[in-house]
Amino acid sequence: MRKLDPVKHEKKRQEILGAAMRCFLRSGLKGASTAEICAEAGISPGHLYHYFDTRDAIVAALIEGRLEKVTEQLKAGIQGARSIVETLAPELEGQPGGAAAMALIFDMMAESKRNPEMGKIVNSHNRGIREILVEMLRYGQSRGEVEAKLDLEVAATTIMALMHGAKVVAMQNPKEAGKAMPVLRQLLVHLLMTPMESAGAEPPRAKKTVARARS
Amino acid sequence: MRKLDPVKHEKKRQEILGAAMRCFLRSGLKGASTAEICAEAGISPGHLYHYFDTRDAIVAALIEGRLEKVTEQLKAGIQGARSIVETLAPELEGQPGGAAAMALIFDMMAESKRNPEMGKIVNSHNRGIREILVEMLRYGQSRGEVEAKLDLEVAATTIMALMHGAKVVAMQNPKEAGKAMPVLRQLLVHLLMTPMESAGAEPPRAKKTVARARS
DNA sequence: CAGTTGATAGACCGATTACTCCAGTTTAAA
DNA sequence: TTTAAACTGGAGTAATCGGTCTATCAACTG
Repeated sequence: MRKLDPVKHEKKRQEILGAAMRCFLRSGLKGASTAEICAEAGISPGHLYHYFDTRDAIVAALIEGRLEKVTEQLKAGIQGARSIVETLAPELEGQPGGAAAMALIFDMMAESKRNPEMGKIVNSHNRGIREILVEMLRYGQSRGEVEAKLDLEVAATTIMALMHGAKVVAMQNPKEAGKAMPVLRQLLVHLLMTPMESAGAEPPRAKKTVARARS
Repeated sequence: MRKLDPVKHEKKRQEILGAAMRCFLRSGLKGASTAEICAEAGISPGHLYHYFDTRDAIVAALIEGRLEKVTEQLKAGIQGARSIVETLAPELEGQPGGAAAMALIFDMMAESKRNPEMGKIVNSHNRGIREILVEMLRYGQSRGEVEAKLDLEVAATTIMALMHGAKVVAMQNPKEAGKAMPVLRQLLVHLLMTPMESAGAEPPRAKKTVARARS
């Protein structure tokens, strides 16, 4: 008999995934066809299905891989000796891959809302990232870098919002976004160091509170 | 001879656009086929092309319409007597249409990076929205609601980042996002009322300014 | 070497794609 | 009423889609 080499198999798999990523970056998550992927990978159409059951399986593997990468980067950041702000600041800036990479991320997010299978993957990793952020914040509290009374869960969600928002403007208008980055960073600092009441403290739903800070 | 009725024609056009929007919400910007749109609109496939040259023309018209709507809403907000924070707060919350509407927005943003034609449309309207924000901020300065030294262009970009970020988390995790909303709102207040030097001036890197208002 | 099995290619499939063509109907000006 | 343009429906287009099938090749085992 003959035994298959799982290492080689996995290597080829990753090779195809790399080609697929290039195609998705170029043509979008729905725009890249299996034919395009095969051409980029230099394999025949039939051969593709020796490594992936369906086209969706490729997409799923790719999303999973990308999110794992982000998770690892954050984890590496938390272990480094840098402050939280320093760790998160790069995330506030543009994606390394540029606009195409961000466009692909938006494709993924949109897709995760329509394809339940990928929704599960994305949600799971989102939870993972938030947990890492919470851990990071907790560590920050122990160092006095983060306000002790801060609701870490809510803060983590807010930080994710800041990161995503930064990505959007970085994609749409890199020039202006560059200037806005330091401001976002200051907002992050403010968030970490200010005792905020996340909920409950807005019963004064005054409709007439128009003129506020007229000091 | 006979002349065509431009009013009736336009009405039917809008009708088809409405059907197309429902399809795009359901199946995504690339996922909805012309056949699906025709079925939803109750017309024959051939008939569709009496009103639109190509499928992309439908998408373009739809993007344009949606962005115009957002622009109008913001403009309406600025003319109302409410404060800036009150005007922008709804934008920080979820989209009325829910997750599907947000997913579609992400589709549009991603598409605008790949299709230059739509990139032009989206960029143009983004500029418009930022101008409205700047105008709003300037008015806020005249009322003392906004710090006088604030760089309005940069602030507007930052606000757009906050709004987009809020949309993302609202889509991915509506529950947590609801709790994070008041925090984002506080960040917005902080942004408007704090004299921020967008660049260069961040040497007061006070690391020990943790305890502030403990009242 | 023989035999088995993974690796690979490419023809091929029905379904679907955006889109076209044309014939029939309606409409209103001439 | 005549007539021609506008409206409408739906069959039909070539191309492409994701995916299957089979045949050949290559490599390892006995």
